Amino acid sequence: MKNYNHTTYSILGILTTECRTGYAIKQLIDESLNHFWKISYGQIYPTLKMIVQDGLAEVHTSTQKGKPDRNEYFLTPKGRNALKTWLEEPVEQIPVERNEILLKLFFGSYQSKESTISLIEEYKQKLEARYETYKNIEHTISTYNNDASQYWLFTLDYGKRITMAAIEWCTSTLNQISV
Amino acid sequence: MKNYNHTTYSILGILTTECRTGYAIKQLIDESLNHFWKISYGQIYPTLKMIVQDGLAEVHTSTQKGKPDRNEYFLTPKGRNALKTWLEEPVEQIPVERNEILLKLFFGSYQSKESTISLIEEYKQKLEARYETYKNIEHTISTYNNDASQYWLFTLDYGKRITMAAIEWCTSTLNQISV
DNA sequence: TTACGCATGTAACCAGTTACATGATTGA
DNA sequence: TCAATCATGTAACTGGTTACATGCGTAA
Repeated sequence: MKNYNHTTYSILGILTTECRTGYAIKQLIDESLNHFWKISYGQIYPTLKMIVQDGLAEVHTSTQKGKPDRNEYFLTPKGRNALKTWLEEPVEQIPVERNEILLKLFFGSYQSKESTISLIEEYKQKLEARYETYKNIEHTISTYNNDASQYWLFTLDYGKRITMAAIEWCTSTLNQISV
Repeated sequence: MKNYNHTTYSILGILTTECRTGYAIKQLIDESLNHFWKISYGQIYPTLKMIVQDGLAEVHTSTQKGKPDRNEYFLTPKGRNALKTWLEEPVEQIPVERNEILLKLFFGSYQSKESTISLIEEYKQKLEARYETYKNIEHTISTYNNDASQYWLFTLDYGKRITMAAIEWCTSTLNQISV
């Protein structure tokens, strides 16, 4: 079976939900996956086209008065199969996430202590804001209680834990530098 | 002043050390920054060319018998300045790191419990291996004790904390799923 | 009347990877 | 003799972003 990229699988996955149009896919990602996944229309529409060409989904186009054509996509058995196969494959390797603050810190001996400190402090503030956002989303999701919500909460828990660890690193590093 | 991308600044930063050739830059990154940064020759050589064109560095070429020309790069005051300015700028926004395992987990209700569990278990093993690697590198660096080594240890500490948080998330999630 | 939501799509661009080509020296 | 190290570089490709174009309905 052909291999697709993660973007394609993310779209296949979303097509198992009620989101059927390119527009709705974008919305779902921005609302519910945005802490670990994002995507632009520039990827969505060409990918949907390819998905249909490869027989992973079918389009049903409905013309609406005053609005552009609405293309609704439905997974075919082949599409479901491709998704399932990918879901069960182990994650290849953990990617190296490029981290701008670590890059700057790596060259820390080339700049003043003060600017290093304010760099980390600003970063910490951003992390704290992010943590609050996660808590809010978590709260919203926990009121849903459908089949999928448990898994959504797992992904949020991941985000919270990682963010908290980063915040703690900021605190610890600031202490060590100030001394 | 012109803005460059992070790849360019990483090279400018490395040129403050004794690494002066494209080859040596690649080596330093692979050895010391690889847990949060990586780069390929396909980026390095064209970027070095551009850096010289923009007057951020100068090349000194030495011909060696039997080996290809060795191009050594030296930062100009303009280059040092560009680096310093960037170092002191706050980090814009924390990027969304795409996370394959969270993507798969998000569609967890579409697959069997067993395959979700083995997915997380395999991921956890990879994280544990990574943690060990970090500990080893940390041990090596702490024997150096030069000006920069303190900052290198900070970046490693970050890697360790984040990895540990992810491992704990695996454990917690596995417990919740198995119930 | 202005902006937002619905809805589709493309072209140009930027970033990054992979594979390839070259070739002498040195140590196992 | 085989692999690794030093050393440079390019071309094709994949992935992703941004900016643009279109246009009606509706609510403020």
